[in-house]
Amino acid sequence: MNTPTFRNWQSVQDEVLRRIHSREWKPGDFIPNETDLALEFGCARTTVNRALRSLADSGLLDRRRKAGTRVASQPVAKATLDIAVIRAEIEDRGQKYSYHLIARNVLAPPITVSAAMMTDTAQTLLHIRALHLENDTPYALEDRWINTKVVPNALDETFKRVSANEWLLAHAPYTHGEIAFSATMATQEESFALSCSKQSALFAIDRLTWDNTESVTKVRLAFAPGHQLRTVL
Amino acid sequence: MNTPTFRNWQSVQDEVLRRIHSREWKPGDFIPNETDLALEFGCARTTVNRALRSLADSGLLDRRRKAGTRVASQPVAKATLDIAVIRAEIEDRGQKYSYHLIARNVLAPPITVSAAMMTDTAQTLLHIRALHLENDTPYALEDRWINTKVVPNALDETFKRVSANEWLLAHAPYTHGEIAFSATMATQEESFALSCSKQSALFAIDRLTWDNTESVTKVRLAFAPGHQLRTVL
DNA sequence: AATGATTTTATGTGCATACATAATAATCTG
DNA sequence: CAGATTATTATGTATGCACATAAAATCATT
Repeated sequence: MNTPTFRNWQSVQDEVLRRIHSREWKPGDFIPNETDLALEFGCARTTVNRALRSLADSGLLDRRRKAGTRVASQPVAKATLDIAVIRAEIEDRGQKYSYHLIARNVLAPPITVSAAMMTDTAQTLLHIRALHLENDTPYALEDRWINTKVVPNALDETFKRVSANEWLLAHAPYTHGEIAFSATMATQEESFALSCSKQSALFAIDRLTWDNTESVTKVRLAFAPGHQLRTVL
Repeated sequence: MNTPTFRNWQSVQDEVLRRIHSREWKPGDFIPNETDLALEFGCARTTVNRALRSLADSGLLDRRRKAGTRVASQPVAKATLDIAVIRAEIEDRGQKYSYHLIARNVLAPPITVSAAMMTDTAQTLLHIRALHLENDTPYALEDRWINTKVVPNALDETFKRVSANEWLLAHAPYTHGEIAFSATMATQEESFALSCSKQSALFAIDRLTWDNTESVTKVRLAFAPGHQLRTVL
Protein backbone atom coordinates (compact mmCIF):
# COMPACT_ATOMS: atom_id res chain seq x y z
CA MET A 1 0.00 0.00 0.00
CA ASN A 2 1.79 3.08 -1.21
CA THR A 3 0.88 6.48 0.01
CA PRO A 4 0.71 9.02 -2.75
CA THR A 5 2.36 12.27 -1.83
CA PHE A 6 0.52 15.54 -1.75
CA ARG A 7 2.76 18.34 -2.77
CA ASN A 8 0.51 21.31 -2.36
CA TRP A 9 -2.03 22.50 0.14
CA GLN A 10 -4.94 22.27 -2.29
CA SER A 11 -4.39 18.58 -2.84
CA VAL A 12 -4.07 18.05 0.89
CA GLN A 13 -7.34 19.90 1.31
CA ASP A 14 -8.96 17.82 -1.40
CA GLU A 15 -7.85 14.63 0.29
CA VAL A 16 -9.15 15.79 3.67
CA LEU A 17 -12.42 16.77 2.02
CA ARG A 18 -12.62 13.39 0.36
CA ARG A 19 -12.23 11.64 3.70
CA ILE A 20 -14.89 13.79 5.27
CA HIS A 21 -17.33 13.30 2.44
CA SER A 22 -16.68 9.58 2.28
CA ARG A 23 -17.37 9.56 6.01
CA GLU A 24 -14.00 7.98 6.69
CA TRP A 25 -13.82 10.88 9.14
CA LYS A 26 -17.32 11.44 10.48
CA PRO A 27 -18.80 14.59 12.00
CA GLY A 28 -17.46 14.92 15.52
CA ASP A 29 -14.44 12.70 14.93
CA PHE A 30 -10.99 13.88 15.78
CA ILE A 31 -8.63 13.73 12.84
CA PRO A 32 -4.88 13.02 13.15
CA ASN A 33 -2.76 15.94 14.20
CA GLU A 34 -0.87 18.12 11.75
CA THR A 35 2.47 16.45 12.34
CA ASP A 36 1.10 12.99 11.62
CA LEU A 37 -0.80 14.14 8.57
CA ALA A 38 2.29 15.88 7.24
CA LEU A 39 4.19 12.64 7.68
CA GLU A 40 1.47 10.66 5.93
CA PHE A 41 1.07 13.12 3.11
CA GLY A 42 4.79 13.56 2.68
CA CYS A 43 4.76 17.32 3.03
CA ALA A 44 5.62 19.98 5.59
CA ARG A 45 3.40 20.66 8.56
CA THR A 46 2.98 24.21 7.25
CA THR A 47 1.27 22.82 4.19
CA VAL A 48 -1.14 20.70 6.21
CA ASN A 49 -1.79 23.69 8.44
CA ARG A 50 -2.69 25.83 5.46
CA ALA A 51 -5.15 23.23 4.19
CA LEU A 52 -6.79 22.63 7.55
CA ARG A 53 -6.94 26.30 8.45
CA SER A 54 -8.73 27.00 5.23
CA LEU A 55 -11.25 24.25 5.93
CA ALA A 56 -11.75 25.56 9.44
CA ASP A 57 -12.38 29.03 8.02
CA SER A 58 -15.15 27.63 5.92
CA GLY A 59 -16.65 25.94 8.96
CA LEU A 60 -16.00 22.34 8.05
CA LEU A 61 -13.49 21.69 10.79
CA ASP A 62 -13.33 22.73 14.41
CA ARG A 63 -9.84 23.36 15.65
CA ARG A 64 -8.62 24.09 19.14
CA ARG A 65 -5.13 24.34 20.42
CA LYS A 66 -3.97 21.32 22.29
CA ALA A 67 -7.39 19.70 21.92
CA GLY A 68 -6.92 18.97 18.23
CA THR A 69 -8.96 19.13 15.07
CA ARG A 70 -12.34 17.52 14.58
CA VAL A 71 -14.85 17.36 11.80
CA ALA A 72 -17.54 19.92 12.59
CA SER A 73 -20.60 18.08 13.83
CA GLN A 74 -22.81 20.87 12.65
CA PRO A 75 -21.06 22.23 9.62
CA VAL A 76 -22.34 25.75 9.91
CA ALA A 77 -23.10 26.35 6.29
CA LYS A 78 -21.35 29.60 5.70
CA ALA A 79 -23.18 31.05 2.77
CA THR A 80 -20.91 33.70 1.39
CA LEU A 81 -23.09 36.10 -0.48
CA ASP A 82 -21.58 38.56 -2.84
CA ILE A 83 -23.53 41.73 -2.37
CA ALA A 84 -22.21 43.49 -5.39
CA VAL A 85 -23.13 46.82 -6.82
CA ILE A 86 -26.47 46.31 -8.53
CA ARG A 87 -25.17 47.48 -11.86
CA ALA A 88 -22.32 44.98 -11.80
CA GLU A 89 -24.74 42.28 -10.70
CA ILE A 90 -27.01 42.86 -13.69
CA GLU A 91 -24.28 43.44 -16.25
CA ASP A 92 -22.47 40.31 -15.13
CA ARG A 93 -25.57 38.42 -16.18
CA GLY A 94 -25.28 40.05 -19.57
CA GLN A 95 -28.43 42.11 -19.13
CA LYS A 96 -29.04 45.78 -19.67
CA TYR A 97 -28.86 47.97 -16.60
CA SER A 98 -30.46 51.35 -16.21
CA TYR A 99 -31.06 53.70 -13.36
CA HIS A 100 -33.63 56.32 -12.55
CA LEU A 101 -33.48 58.90 -9.79
CA ILE A 102 -36.88 59.39 -8.20
CA ALA A 103 -36.18 61.92 -5.49
CA ARG A 104 -33.34 63.75 -3.82
CA ASN A 105 -33.93 65.86 -0.72
CA VAL A 106 -32.12 67.26 2.24
CA LEU A 107 -34.32 66.91 5.27
CA ALA A 108 -34.58 65.88 8.87
CA PRO A 109 -35.20 62.16 8.93
CA PRO A 110 -37.89 60.25 10.79
CA ILE A 111 -36.89 59.29 14.31
CA THR A 112 -36.45 55.64 13.36
CA VAL A 113 -33.74 56.69 10.93
CA SER A 114 -31.94 59.18 13.15
CA ALA A 115 -32.03 56.62 15.94
CA ALA A 116 -30.58 53.85 13.82
CA MET A 117 -27.94 56.16 12.42
CA MET A 118 -27.30 57.73 15.79
CA THR A 119 -27.53 61.23 14.44
CA ASP A 120 -29.09 64.17 16.20
CA THR A 121 -32.82 64.33 15.54
CA ALA A 122 -32.42 67.88 14.27
CA GLN A 123 -29.59 67.04 11.88
CA THR A 124 -30.65 66.95 8.26
CA LEU A 125 -29.65 64.09 6.04
CA LEU A 126 -29.58 63.58 2.32
CA HIS A 127 -32.43 61.37 1.25
CA ILE A 128 -32.27 59.56 -2.07
CA ARG A 129 -34.88 57.41 -3.71
CA ALA A 130 -34.00 55.68 -6.93
CA LEU A 131 -34.96 52.79 -9.11
CA HIS A 132 -32.64 50.23 -10.63
CA LEU A 133 -33.86 48.53 -13.78
CA GLU A 134 -32.94 45.38 -15.62
CA ASN A 135 -33.86 45.43 -19.30
CA ASP A 136 -36.03 48.44 -18.54
CA THR A 137 -38.17 46.62 -16.01
CA PRO A 138 -38.01 47.57 -12.34
CA TYR A 139 -35.45 45.53 -10.47
CA ALA A 140 -34.90 47.18 -7.12
CA LEU A 141 -36.01 50.26 -5.29
CA GLU A 142 -33.33 52.07 -3.33
CA ASP A 143 -34.26 54.21 -0.36
CA ARG A 144 -31.19 55.78 1.15
CA TRP A 145 -30.17 58.24 3.85
CA ILE A 146 -26.71 59.76 3.75
CA ASN A 147 -24.98 61.41 6.67
CA THR A 148 -23.73 64.63 5.11
CA LYS A 149 -21.57 65.35 8.12
CA VAL A 150 -19.46 62.36 7.20
CA VAL A 151 -19.78 62.68 3.42
CA PRO A 152 -20.26 66.40 2.71
CA ASN A 153 -19.29 65.92 -0.94
CA ALA A 154 -22.51 64.04 -1.47
CA LEU A 155 -24.31 67.39 -1.42
CA ASP A 156 -22.50 68.36 -4.63
CA GLU A 157 -23.63 65.27 -6.45
CA THR A 158 -26.97 65.16 -8.24
CA PHE A 159 -27.13 61.35 -8.40
CA LYS A 160 -28.94 61.69 -11.68
CA ARG A 161 -26.42 59.64 -13.60
CA VAL A 162 -24.48 57.81 -10.96
CA SER A 163 -26.37 55.84 -8.35
CA ALA A 164 -25.63 56.58 -4.71
CA ASN A 165 -24.89 52.89 -4.49
CA GLU A 166 -21.81 53.30 -6.65
CA TRP A 167 -20.86 56.84 -5.79
CA LEU A 168 -20.54 56.09 -2.12
CA LEU A 169 -18.33 53.07 -2.67
CA ALA A 170 -15.86 55.26 -4.47
CA HIS A 171 -16.12 58.34 -2.29
CA ALA A 172 -17.18 57.49 1.22
CA PRO A 173 -14.97 56.14 3.96
CA TYR A 174 -16.26 53.34 6.09
CA THR A 175 -14.97 50.89 8.61
CA HIS A 176 -17.77 48.40 9.07
CA GLY A 177 -21.43 47.77 8.57
CA GLU A 178 -24.44 45.66 9.26
CA ILE A 179 -26.65 43.96 6.76
CA ALA A 180 -30.01 42.29 7.13
CA PHE A 181 -32.18 40.31 4.76
CA SER A 182 -35.90 40.07 5.20
CA ALA A 183 -39.23 39.66 3.52
CA THR A 184 -41.81 42.41 3.60
CA MET A 185 -45.11 43.18 2.08
CA ALA A 186 -44.87 45.85 -0.58
CA THR A 187 -46.03 49.26 0.58
CA GLN A 188 -48.13 51.44 -1.65
CA GLU A 189 -45.04 53.33 -2.77
CA GLU A 190 -43.00 50.23 -3.35
CA SER A 191 -45.66 48.47 -5.35
CA PHE A 192 -46.05 51.60 -7.47
CA ALA A 193 -42.33 52.04 -8.12
CA LEU A 194 -41.74 48.38 -8.80
CA SER A 195 -45.01 48.14 -10.72
CA CYS A 196 -46.18 45.09 -8.86
CA SER A 197 -49.41 44.45 -7.06
CA LYS A 198 -49.79 45.84 -3.58
CA GLN A 199 -49.08 43.27 -0.88
CA SER A 200 -46.55 41.42 -3.00
CA ALA A 201 -43.88 39.74 -0.94
CA LEU A 202 -40.66 41.64 -1.49
CA PHE A 203 -37.16 40.59 -0.72
CA ALA A 204 -35.39 43.41 1.09
CA ILE A 205 -31.82 44.16 2.03
CA ASP A 206 -31.12 46.72 4.73
CA ARG A 207 -27.65 47.98 5.13
CA LEU A 208 -26.18 50.40 7.65
CA THR A 209 -22.62 51.54 7.17
CA TRP A 210 -20.29 53.11 9.72
CA ASP A 211 -17.09 55.07 9.73
CA ASN A 212 -15.82 54.33 13.19
CA THR A 213 -18.53 55.72 15.48
CA GLU A 214 -20.36 57.74 12.85
CA SER A 215 -22.97 56.36 10.53
CA VAL A 216 -22.30 56.94 6.86
CA THR A 217 -25.42 55.72 5.16
CA LYS A 218 -28.48 53.64 5.69
CA VAL A 219 -30.13 52.00 2.75
CA ARG A 220 -33.02 49.73 2.02
CA LEU A 221 -33.17 47.86 -1.24
CA ALA A 222 -36.54 46.37 -2.02
CA PHE A 223 -36.38 43.93 -4.91
CA ALA A 224 -39.08 43.20 -7.43
CA PRO A 225 -41.17 40.09 -6.66
CA GLY A 226 -39.47 36.82 -7.42
CA HIS A 227 -35.98 38.02 -6.64
CA GLN A 228 -33.67 35.41 -5.22
CA LEU A 229 -30.30 35.63 -3.62
CA ARG A 230 -28.43 32.45 -4.32
CA THR A 231 -25.06 30.94 -3.66
CA VAL A 232 -23.33 27.61 -3.50
CA LEU A 233 -22.17 25.91 -0.36
CA MET B 1 9.35 60.05 11.59
CA ASN B 2 9.77 56.64 13.06
CA THR B 3 8.14 53.62 11.58
CA PRO B 4 6.66 51.37 14.19
CA THR B 5 7.25 47.72 13.49
CA PHE B 6 4.45 45.28 12.96
CA ARG B 7 5.34 41.92 14.30
CA ASN B 8 2.33 39.85 13.32
CA TRP B 9 0.08 39.56 10.34
CA GLN B 10 -2.99 40.85 12.16
CA SER B 11 -1.29 44.12 12.99
CA VAL B 12 -0.12 44.41 9.41
CA GLN B 13 -3.69 43.77 8.32
CA ASP B 14 -4.96 46.36 10.76
CA GLU B 15 -2.53 48.92 9.41
CA VAL B 16 -3.50 48.17 5.82
CA LEU B 17 -7.16 48.42 6.79
CA ARG B 18 -6.49 51.72 8.50
CA ARG B 19 -4.90 53.12 5.37
CA ILE B 20 -7.81 51.95 3.27
CA HIS B 21 -10.41 53.34 5.61
CA SER B 22 -8.56 56.62 6.02
CA ARG B 23 -8.51 56.76 2.22
CA GLU B 24 -4.74 57.09 2.22
CA TRP B 25 -5.11 54.22 -0.26
CA LYS B 26 -8.28 54.83 -2.22
CA PRO B 27 -10.44 52.34 -4.09
CA GLY B 28 -8.69 51.47 -7.33
CA ASP B 29 -5.24 52.53 -6.11
CA PHE B 30 -2.32 50.21 -6.35
CA ILE B 31 -0.62 49.64 -3.05
CA PRO B 32 3.11 49.00 -2.64
CA ASN B 33 4.27 45.51 -3.38
CA GLU B 34 4.83 42.91 -0.71
CA THR B 35 8.58 43.31 -0.60
CA ASP B 36 8.36 47.05 -0.03
CA LEU B 37 5.64 46.71 2.58
CA ALA B 38 7.65 44.07 4.39
CA LEU B 39 10.58 46.44 4.45
CA GLU B 40 8.44 49.29 5.72
CA PHE B 41 6.70 47.20 8.34
CA GLY B 42 9.88 45.51 9.44
CA CYS B 43 8.62 41.99 8.97
CA ALA B 44 9.00 39.13 6.51
CA ARG B 45 7.28 39.17 3.16
CA THR B 46 5.44 36.02 4.19
CA THR B 47 3.78 37.99 6.96
CA VAL B 48 2.67 40.74 4.61
CA ASN B 49 1.47 38.09 2.19
CA ARG B 50 -0.66 36.48 4.88
CA ALA B 51 -2.26 39.80 5.76
CA LEU B 52 -2.94 40.83 2.19
CA ARG B 53 -4.18 37.42 1.16
CA SER B 54 -6.67 37.47 3.97
CA LEU B 55 -7.92 40.89 2.91
CA ALA B 56 -8.17 39.72 -0.68
CA ASP B 57 -10.21 36.73 0.49
CA SER B 58 -12.67 39.06 2.10
CA GLY B 59 -12.90 41.05 -1.10
CA LEU B 60 -11.23 44.24 0.04
CA LEU B 61 -8.20 43.89 -2.17
CA ASP B 62 -7.76 42.73 -5.73
CA ARG B 63 -4.54 40.91 -6.36
CA ARG B 64 -3.02 39.70 -9.56
CA ARG B 65 0.35 38.21 -10.19
CA LYS B 66 2.77 40.59 -11.71
CA ALA B 67 0.11 43.31 -11.92
CA GLY B 68 0.14 43.94 -8.20
CA THR B 69 -2.37 44.61 -5.46
CA ARG B 70 -5.02 47.29 -5.54
CA VAL B 71 -7.80 48.38 -3.27
CA ALA B 72 -11.01 46.90 -4.62
CA SER B 73 -12.98 49.63 -6.32
CA GLN B 74 -16.19 47.83 -5.63
CA PRO B 75 -15.61 46.04 -2.39
CA VAL B 76 -17.99 43.21 -3.04
CA ALA B 77 -19.55 43.03 0.36
CA LYS B 78 -19.18 39.40 1.16
CA ALA B 79 -21.88 38.77 3.67
CA THR B 80 -20.95 35.55 5.34
CA LEU B 81 -24.11 34.11 6.74
CA ASP B 82 -24.00 31.34 9.23
CA ILE B 83 -26.81 29.05 8.29
CA ALA B 84 -26.74 27.03 11.45
CA VAL B 85 -29.01 24.29 12.61
CA ILE B 86 -32.20 25.99 13.71
CA ARG B 87 -31.99 24.55 17.19
CA ALA B 88 -28.49 25.92 17.70
CA GLU B 89 -29.58 29.25 16.28
CA ILE B 90 -32.40 29.59 18.78
CA GLU B 91 -30.55 28.17 21.78
CA ASP B 92 -27.60 30.44 21.11
CA ARG B 93 -29.96 33.32 21.64
CA GLY B 94 -30.87 31.81 25.00
CA GLN B 95 -34.39 30.96 23.92
CA LYS B 96 -36.34 27.75 24.24
CA TYR B 97 -36.39 25.54 21.20
CA SER B 98 -38.97 22.93 20.43
CA TYR B 99 -39.83 20.82 17.45
CA HIS B 100 -42.97 19.23 16.11
CA LEU B 101 -43.26 16.68 13.34
CA ILE B 102 -46.28 17.35 11.16
CA ALA B 103 -46.06 14.64 8.55
CA ARG B 104 -43.77 11.89 7.35
CA ASN B 105 -44.52 10.01 4.14
CA VAL B 106 -42.81 7.98 1.51
CA LEU B 107 -44.18 8.96 -1.84
CA ALA B 108 -43.43 9.91 -5.41
CA PRO B 109 -42.70 13.62 -5.46
CA PRO B 110 -44.19 16.25 -7.71
CA ILE B 111 -42.32 16.70 -10.96
CA THR B 112 -40.82 19.99 -9.85
CA VAL B 113 -39.10 18.16 -7.01
CA SER B 114 -37.93 15.11 -8.94
CA ALA B 115 -36.64 17.45 -11.63
CA ALA B 116 -34.70 19.61 -9.21
CA MET B 117 -33.30 16.57 -7.44
CA MET B 118 -32.68 14.78 -10.70
CA THR B 119 -34.35 11.61 -9.50
CA ASP B 120 -36.49 9.34 -11.61
CA THR B 121 -40.10 10.51 -11.61
CA ALA B 122 -41.20 7.09 -10.39
CA GLN B 123 -38.73 6.97 -7.53
CA THR B 124 -40.31 7.53 -4.15
CA LEU B 125 -38.78 9.96 -1.71
CA LEU B 126 -39.17 10.53 1.98
CA HIS B 127 -41.22 13.63 2.61
CA ILE B 128 -41.03 15.39 5.94
CA ARG B 129 -42.96 18.37 7.16
CA ALA B 130 -42.11 19.79 10.53
CA LEU B 131 -42.38 22.91 12.60
CA HIS B 132 -39.60 24.54 14.58
CA LEU B 133 -40.70 26.66 17.51
CA GLU B 134 -39.08 29.37 19.58
CA ASN B 135 -40.59 29.74 23.05
CA ASP B 136 -43.50 27.66 21.83
CA THR B 137 -44.39 30.02 19.02
CA PRO B 138 -43.94 28.97 15.41
CA TYR B 139 -40.54 29.91 14.08
CA ALA B 140 -40.02 28.07 10.84
CA LEU B 141 -41.78 25.50 8.74
CA GLU B 142 -39.61 22.81 7.22
CA ASP B 143 -40.69 21.04 4.07
CA ARG B 144 -38.15 18.44 3.08
CA TRP B 145 -37.60 15.69 0.53
CA ILE B 146 -34.97 13.06 1.20
CA ASN B 147 -33.44 10.81 -1.43
CA THR B 148 -33.67 7.41 0.23
CA LYS B 149 -31.42 5.89 -2.38
CA VAL B 150 -28.59 7.98 -1.02
CA VAL B 151 -29.65 7.93 2.63
CA PRO B 152 -31.53 4.64 3.13
CA ASN B 153 -31.09 4.86 6.91
CA ALA B 154 -33.49 7.76 6.94
CA LEU B 155 -36.32 5.25 6.47
CA ASP B 156 -35.56 3.81 9.91
CA GLU B 157 -35.82 7.17 11.60
CA THR B 158 -39.18 8.50 12.76
CA PHE B 159 -38.02 12.13 13.02
CA LYS B 160 -40.40 12.54 15.92
CA ARG B 161 -37.68 13.65 18.31
CA VAL B 162 -34.79 14.62 16.09
CA SER B 163 -35.39 17.01 13.26
CA ALA B 164 -34.34 15.94 9.80
CA ASN B 165 -32.33 19.14 9.82
CA GLU B 166 -30.01 17.75 12.48
CA TRP B 167 -30.22 14.07 11.69
CA LEU B 168 -29.03 14.53 8.14
CA LEU B 169 -26.04 16.61 9.17
CA ALA B 170 -24.83 13.75 11.31
CA HIS B 171 -25.77 10.88 9.02
CA ALA B 172 -25.82 11.94 5.41
CA PRO B 173 -22.84 12.35 3.14
CA TYR B 174 -22.67 15.35 0.90
CA THR B 175 -20.19 17.12 -1.26
CA HIS B 176 -21.84 20.40 -2.13
CA GLY B 177 -25.07 22.29 -2.29
CA GLU B 178 -26.98 25.30 -3.40
CA ILE B 179 -28.86 27.76 -1.28
CA ALA B 180 -31.30 30.48 -2.19
CA PHE B 181 -33.02 33.17 -0.17
CA SER B 182 -36.27 34.67 -1.25
CA ALA B 183 -39.51 36.26 -0.17
CA THR B 184 -42.83 34.57 -0.79
CA MET B 185 -46.41 35.06 0.10
CA ALA B 186 -47.58 32.57 2.69
CA THR B 187 -49.62 29.74 1.24
CA GLN B 188 -52.73 28.49 2.98
CA GLU B 189 -50.74 25.69 4.58
CA GLU B 190 -47.88 27.90 5.63
CA SER B 191 -50.06 30.55 7.16
CA PHE B 192 -51.88 27.82 9.08
CA ALA B 193 -48.74 26.14 10.36
CA LEU B 194 -47.01 29.38 11.25
CA SER B 195 -50.29 30.82 12.57
CA CYS B 196 -49.97 34.02 10.62
CA SER B 197 -52.40 35.69 8.31
CA LYS B 198 -52.62 34.42 4.78
CA GLN B 199 -50.60 36.48 2.31
CA SER B 200 -48.00 37.40 4.91
CA ALA B 201 -44.58 37.96 3.39
CA LEU B 202 -42.39 35.08 4.44
CA PHE B 203 -38.66 34.81 4.34
CA ALA B 204 -37.70 31.50 2.78
CA ILE B 205 -34.52 29.52 2.46
CA ASP B 206 -34.30 26.78 -0.15
CA ARG B 207 -31.46 24.38 0.02
CA LEU B 208 -30.52 21.52 -2.27
CA THR B 209 -27.74 19.21 -1.21
CA TRP B 210 -25.69 16.86 -3.37
CA ASP B 211 -23.42 13.90 -2.86
CA ASN B 212 -21.39 14.06 -6.03
CA THR B 213 -23.96 13.61 -8.78
CA GLU B 214 -26.83 12.45 -6.60
CA SER B 215 -29.14 14.73 -4.72
CA VAL B 216 -29.37 14.07 -1.02
CA THR B 217 -32.11 16.34 0.15
CA LYS B 218 -34.12 19.37 -0.85
CA VAL B 219 -35.57 21.56 1.81
CA ARG B 220 -37.56 24.72 2.08
CA LEU B 221 -37.62 26.63 5.33
CA ALA B 222 -40.36 29.23 5.56
CA PHE B 223 -39.86 31.56 8.49
CA ALA B 224 -42.52 33.26 10.51
CA PRO B 225 -43.23 36.86 9.48
CA GLY B 226 -40.67 39.37 10.64
CA HIS B 227 -37.74 36.99 10.47
CA GLN B 228 -34.45 38.61 9.55
CA LEU B 229 -31.16 37.16 8.57
CA ARG B 230 -28.44 39.50 9.68
CA THR B 231 -24.71 39.73 9.68
CA VAL B 232 -21.90 42.23 9.93
CA LEU B 233 -19.69 43.30 7.09
C1' DA C 1 3.70 47.67 -37.77
C1' DA C 2 2.01 43.25 -36.47
C1' DT C 3 3.34 39.04 -34.46
C1' DG C 4 5.74 36.00 -31.68
C1' DA C 5 9.44 34.91 -28.37
C1' DT C 6 11.77 36.34 -24.20
C1' DT C 7 12.58 38.73 -20.02
C1' DT C 8 11.04 40.74 -15.96
C1' DT C 9 8.39 41.11 -11.91
C1' DA C 10 4.81 40.63 -8.29
C1' DT C 11 2.31 37.30 -6.26
C1' DG C 12 1.79 32.27 -4.87
C1' DT C 13 3.51 28.56 -2.47
C1' DG C 14 6.56 24.98 -0.15
C1' DC C 15 9.79 23.94 3.45
C1' DA C 16 12.65 23.78 7.76
C1' DT C 17 12.93 25.85 11.86
C1' DA C 18 11.86 28.23 15.94
C1' DC C 19 9.06 29.94 19.23
C1' DA C 20 4.21 31.46 21.02
C1' DT C 21 -0.08 30.24 23.04
C1' DA C 22 -3.97 27.86 24.75
C1' DA C 23 -5.75 24.13 26.93
C1' DT C 24 -5.42 19.79 28.84
C1' DA C 25 -3.01 16.44 31.77
C1' DA C 26 0.00 15.47 35.39
C1' DT C 27 2.06 16.65 39.55
C1' DC C 28 2.82 18.76 43.69
C1' DT C 29 1.34 20.76 48.13
C1' DG C 30 -1.11 21.97 52.18
C1' DC D 1 -8.42 15.41 48.48
C1' DA D 2 -9.03 20.15 46.82
C1' DG D 3 -6.52 23.56 44.84
C1' DA D 4 -2.55 25.44 42.94
C1' DT D 5 1.51 24.57 39.99
C1' DT D 6 3.97 22.64 36.27
C1' DA D 7 4.54 19.83 32.16
C1' DT D 8 2.91 18.45 27.89
C1' DT D 9 0.95 18.92 23.50
C1' DA D 10 -1.54 20.54 19.30
C1' DT D 11 -2.33 24.43 16.93
C1' DG D 12 -0.77 29.27 15.61
C1' DT D 13 2.50 31.99 13.47
C1' DA D 14 7.04 34.43 12.19
C1' DT D 15 11.14 33.95 9.29
C1' DG D 16 14.49 33.13 5.42
C1' DC D 17 14.93 30.93 1.53
C1' DA D 18 13.85 28.81 -2.87
C1' DC D 19 11.28 28.15 -6.68
C1' DA D 20 6.66 28.31 -9.35
C1' DT D 21 3.54 30.90 -12.10
C1' DA D 22 0.93 34.42 -14.36
C1' DA D 23 1.00 38.41 -16.75
C1' DA D 24 2.92 42.59 -18.22
C1' DA D 25 6.71 44.64 -20.69
C1' DT D 26 10.27 44.33 -23.85
C1' DC D 27 12.69 42.74 -27.60
C1' DA D 28 13.27 40.29 -31.97
C1' DT D 29 11.61 38.86 -36.37
C1' DT D 30 9.04 39.01 -40.38
